[in-house]
Formats: sequence, structure tokens, C-alpha cells
Amino acid sequence: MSKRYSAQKMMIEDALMRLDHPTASEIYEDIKKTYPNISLGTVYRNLGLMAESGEILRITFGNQPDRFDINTHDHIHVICKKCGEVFDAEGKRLKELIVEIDESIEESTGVHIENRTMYFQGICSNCREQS
Amino acid sequence: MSKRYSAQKMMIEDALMRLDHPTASEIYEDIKKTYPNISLGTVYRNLGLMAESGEILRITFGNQPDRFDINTHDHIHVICKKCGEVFDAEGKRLKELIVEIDESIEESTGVHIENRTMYFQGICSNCREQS
DNA sequence: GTTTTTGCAAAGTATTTGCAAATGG
DNA sequence: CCATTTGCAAATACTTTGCAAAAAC
Repeated sequence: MSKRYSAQKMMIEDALMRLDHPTASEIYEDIKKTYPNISLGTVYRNLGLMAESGEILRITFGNQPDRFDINTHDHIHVICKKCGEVFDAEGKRLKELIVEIDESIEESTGVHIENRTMYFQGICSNCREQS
Repeated sequence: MSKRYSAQKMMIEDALMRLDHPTASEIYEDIKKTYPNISLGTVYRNLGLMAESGEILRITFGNQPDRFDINTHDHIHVICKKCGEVFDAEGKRLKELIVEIDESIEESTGVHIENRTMYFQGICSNCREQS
């Protein structure tokens, strides 16, 4: 948890609210427009701390750069393979299904599930129209 | 797909069969014991080609080094947070649940799902006994 | 004033790649 | 022989870190 409120941290929070699941360098580029002195290390450092404290979410998509999410709500990420846009999915039914998957896995492996990492990929309706 | 069968590729396949979801450097270290001339680049290159051709599976666990799996069967990976062992989960029920998740996501986001990336983390029964 | 945070640059991981030499068929 | 694969080293991509200076309270 941070002790002091730096201008940089506020700018990062602001960027997280405005940008859609941004990477560290997207946030960096965005802030640089109005505050060219910001350093990429500071962005990474703050994002790391915020993710650690649970203030934000770190999303790791395969071997691409990590993305960050101010929405810490329980939800699933869906990426369009064409345009790269990230969609959020949530809902009671989804939650129930995941609990059932947990149970099925616990039964077959004996592992008591505590965390899940998942994201889905496909083609969004917008991109489907254009083909 | 590879055109020729090199000794190195055979050694990599052999290591994949003997080791449990190994990383590239685990395979490299293993082969080096009997063939010290092997180079890490060659291991990475072959694993990449084999994964590309569908001969093996590349598993990306968060920001850890990728692991590789000769089992190309449809299954889910479960990692014990304590000992790091990787378990495989599969079954008809699991498959059905995942189809239902796909449907739920397609309905709420409009994205037509083509791929899923997921792994689960928890404590295996062995580690639970010891605490 | 003292502690935290910054900017910068250097280091750290994991992985890929260019190229001349070696190898396979 | 000739195309493919190797070993090596350098390059790349993303992220973390050490440290002196600046900022916060």
C-alpha cells in the first residue's frame, strides 16, 4: 500500500479509467502527452504496487505485455483475435459454471482450487460483419 | 513441419516424454547430461516448431517460462501453488461445462469464441496432508 | 527533516534470430 | 550435393531494480 499520493500515481489511475485494459506502455505514452517527464519505470512500479494491493487487476494474456484493469470485479476477459479489443463477461450463470468446473477438477485431481486464470479468444460481432 | 529427423529433435521428444510439463531450459539441462553440445537455441527452436505444427502443446502460465506438453489431448492444467506440480484434468463433464461457458460469453459479449486459455491453481492433496 | 517516490539507466528473464558450419537424405 | 538444422552469440521484448535527487507530509 502506498503511503503518499504522488501526482504520477494519480495520473496513472486517471489513465486506467480512461483507457481500455491498457498495457504499461500505453499508459506511459498517454501520460507523456501532458506530462513528458513521466518515466516508464515509475508506471511499471506503480502498476505493480497497485496490483499487489488489489487496487487494480493485472491481466496476463499469453506472451503479450500485461494489461491492467481498474475493474476488480469478478469477470472474464474476452479478446477479439482480429481487432484486439478486450470485452468483459460476467453474470450469475457464468459464476455458477465456474464453480462447477472447480468441483469437477477437484474431484478428478484432488487439488483444492483457489485461483483460476482464464481468457477467451474469438471474433467480435463488429469484425464478423466486415468479413 | 520438420523435413529431417535430427538427433537433437529426437532427444527433445524423448525429454518431453520423460519430464512432466517441462520448460525449455529444463529440457536443455536434461539433454545436456548426455549430450553436452546441445544448445538452448536449438531446444527453443524445435519446441516452437513442434508447437506450431500441433505436435506438442505450449502452455503459458502467467509470467513464468512456458512449459511444453506431449499430451495434445484436450485437457486442463492445474498447478499446485505449494509444490508446483502440474496436474491434468479432463472428462466429459468438464467439456460440457466449457461449452456452456462459451455460450454464456457469446450471448453477453457477442464474441464468437474460438480459443480458450485457462489454468487453475490450488493445493494438491499431498501438500494439504503435510500442513 | 525524514520517509517515500521519482527518473534514469542498467540489469534481469525468457525467447527469438542471423549466420556460417555441420548434418541428413 | 543441396536443403535443412545446428551452435553460438547477439538481438529483442517486457519488466524489474539500484541509486541519487526530488517531493510529500
